[in-house]
Amino acid sequence: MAKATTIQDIAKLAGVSKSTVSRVMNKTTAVHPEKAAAVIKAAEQLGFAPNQFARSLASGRSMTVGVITQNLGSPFYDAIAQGVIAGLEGTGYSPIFADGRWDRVVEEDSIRSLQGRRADGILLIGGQLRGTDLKALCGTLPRVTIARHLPSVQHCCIYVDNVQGGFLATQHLIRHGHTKIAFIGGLHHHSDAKDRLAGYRKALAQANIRFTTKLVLEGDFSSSSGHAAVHTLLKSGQEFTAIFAANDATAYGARLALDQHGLRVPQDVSLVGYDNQAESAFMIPPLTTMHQPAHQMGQAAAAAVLEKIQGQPIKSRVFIPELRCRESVATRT
Amino acid sequence: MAKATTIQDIAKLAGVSKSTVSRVMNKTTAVHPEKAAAVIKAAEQLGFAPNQFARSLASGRSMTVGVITQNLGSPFYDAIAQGVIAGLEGTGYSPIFADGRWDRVVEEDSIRSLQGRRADGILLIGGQLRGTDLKALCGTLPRVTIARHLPSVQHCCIYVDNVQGGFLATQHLIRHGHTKIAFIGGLHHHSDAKDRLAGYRKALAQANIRFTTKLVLEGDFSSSSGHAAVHTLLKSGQEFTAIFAANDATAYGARLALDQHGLRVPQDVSLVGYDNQAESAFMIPPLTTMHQPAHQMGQAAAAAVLEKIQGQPIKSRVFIPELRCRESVATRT
DNA sequence: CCTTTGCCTGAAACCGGTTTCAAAATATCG
DNA sequence: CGATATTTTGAAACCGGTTTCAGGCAAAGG
Repeated sequence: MAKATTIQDIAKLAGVSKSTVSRVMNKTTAVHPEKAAAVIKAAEQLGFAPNQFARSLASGRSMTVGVITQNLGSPFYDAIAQGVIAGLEGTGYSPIFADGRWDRVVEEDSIRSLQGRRADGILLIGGQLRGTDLKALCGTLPRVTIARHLPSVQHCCIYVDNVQGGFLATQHLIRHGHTKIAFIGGLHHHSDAKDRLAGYRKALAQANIRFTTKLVLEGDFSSSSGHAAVHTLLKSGQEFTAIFAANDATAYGARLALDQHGLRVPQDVSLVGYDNQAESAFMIPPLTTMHQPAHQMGQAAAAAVLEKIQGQPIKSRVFIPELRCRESVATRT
Repeated sequence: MAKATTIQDIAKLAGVSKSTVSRVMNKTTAVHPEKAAAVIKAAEQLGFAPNQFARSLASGRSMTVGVITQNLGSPFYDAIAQGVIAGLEGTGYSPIFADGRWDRVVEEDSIRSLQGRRADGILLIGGQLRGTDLKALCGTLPRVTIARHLPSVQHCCIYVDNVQGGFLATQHLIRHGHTKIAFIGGLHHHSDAKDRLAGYRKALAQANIRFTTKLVLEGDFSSSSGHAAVHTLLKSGQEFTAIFAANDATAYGARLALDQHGLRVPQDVSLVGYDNQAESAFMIPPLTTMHQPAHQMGQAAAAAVLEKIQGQPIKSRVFIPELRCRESVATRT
């Protein structure tokens, strides 16, 4: 940076004080039109771009919102992040990202760093910290959590009902005549995975199908874990006619393993995923899956945090996932 | 913001002046170990997070690097962005993102906004602006371009050799006995797509295979364009035994269309993609594709811009994509 | 023992804006 | 027309750090 023009330079050129220049720039107080015009002309002439740091330091507002992401790279979370970016566009606020890596310590550091940058609000996409930790860490800083449900009061959460999602997916299979439905879950400490499993059990119970842990496999949301789970399942000799995978990536892995064992989808085994990631519509066969409005959620969260920054009270919001029927489910005859 | 703890609070608690606190935090001058310890203890006790704005205003450095992304949501560019984040981690610099949306005007606005935030350097992931435009816009601001090759001197570019990538992919098919190889490209004004096509032609020429435009289909890097391209190709009656798709998403669409027409991969048609996105290893059959070290490139770019910020001269760097052989290519007998 | 050198340290200026405050200029009113 | 109310305006304080500068103090040198 050579020598940026400052408010002082403009003041001198326009023959007014810097207070007046500031007032013209921010329209905070009326100034004599003639002087205002002179200021504006001077500003243009000098190509003035206000120093955001000085401005933020003085005003206390940074015009940024901190976004804590976890493992970017998963389609669901990526779509949320994009929604956030879209939701902030044109509002004057810029997002500033920090990664939490699903690690409590890293997450705490990231939040601190965001506070150092004096973010006006914080958006947490997923995360590990408990509601109380967050409250201690952020104090009154406006914050909203996405894709996670924290019971803590006056904390806004934008999330999807994973129990309902698991329920709908399983119900869909049951309605197609399946009763021996395997579930390939996610990390067992991950609440999304637990909720989807709960939904699965709920659907089973409602249809009077006995639940057995032998049909529940542990995964980690990766394709290879889905692949391995199907191997395990087949080796166990447990009968099944359908699989509900906790996410699409897992379903891809499962699909490949089935193929390698000579099992056809959907003729021999029906398959349902979760996430509706872009590739799913082009799998062979196109994968039936639960759609989550991730982009929408990101936008809603951005809007919510902005409202909260402006002092308006906001409420949590829950989205319901929708079934996208494609060709990986067949009726059991 | 209630009342963040400042350097002054620490000074008072530790019984020193704020200058000393600043010196301890930045290690700019030796301080009596005893006092330093007191400062550090006080800082921890109060949960001190230095105000980046004040710091930047005073020092002139913002400790941020601006990252201009284009369409986030494509796996290649996402991986680059992640690499950038990873590369910046622990350096004290934070990334601040702005979207250019592959639009020259938006991109220019984004760069300006980043300048207002006094980014110390700029990272451009893809983009539309010409080298001269950039120079005019950024002046001496350190900048490096990723995934794009600009001839402009003293501008650093981190990119992959798409011509070579297209060549290797096509050569792989030729070596398996294919001579009628279709190419499904990307947007024709997109240099990556053009380069891959050039590589395809180069491989054909080297093997003395006549090039025909009838085997070149236009796509837009989306799965549905791959799907449509195969329909078009089949309807045209043009014979072919292999397809090289300009990216994996396109290959997925092509694969589905082939399946819908009763053509088997790889027995009837061999298929090669480009990107090696995570899902490709789990396609049916697992997709042979060109791997691009996107994450590495992001990290390299982050390191490069940091070096440039520190005044060190840096050079452009070109990566060579690697073939990942899987099961979507069969030998033509 | 007194001076010189070098290491620490606090006071104060500074970065570039915003905002408070009171004075100055103008308008309103009896 | 003088007095009071209202609008403009500049000076100065402030935001929270960094950095310069000069003084204090202890160790080293003569």
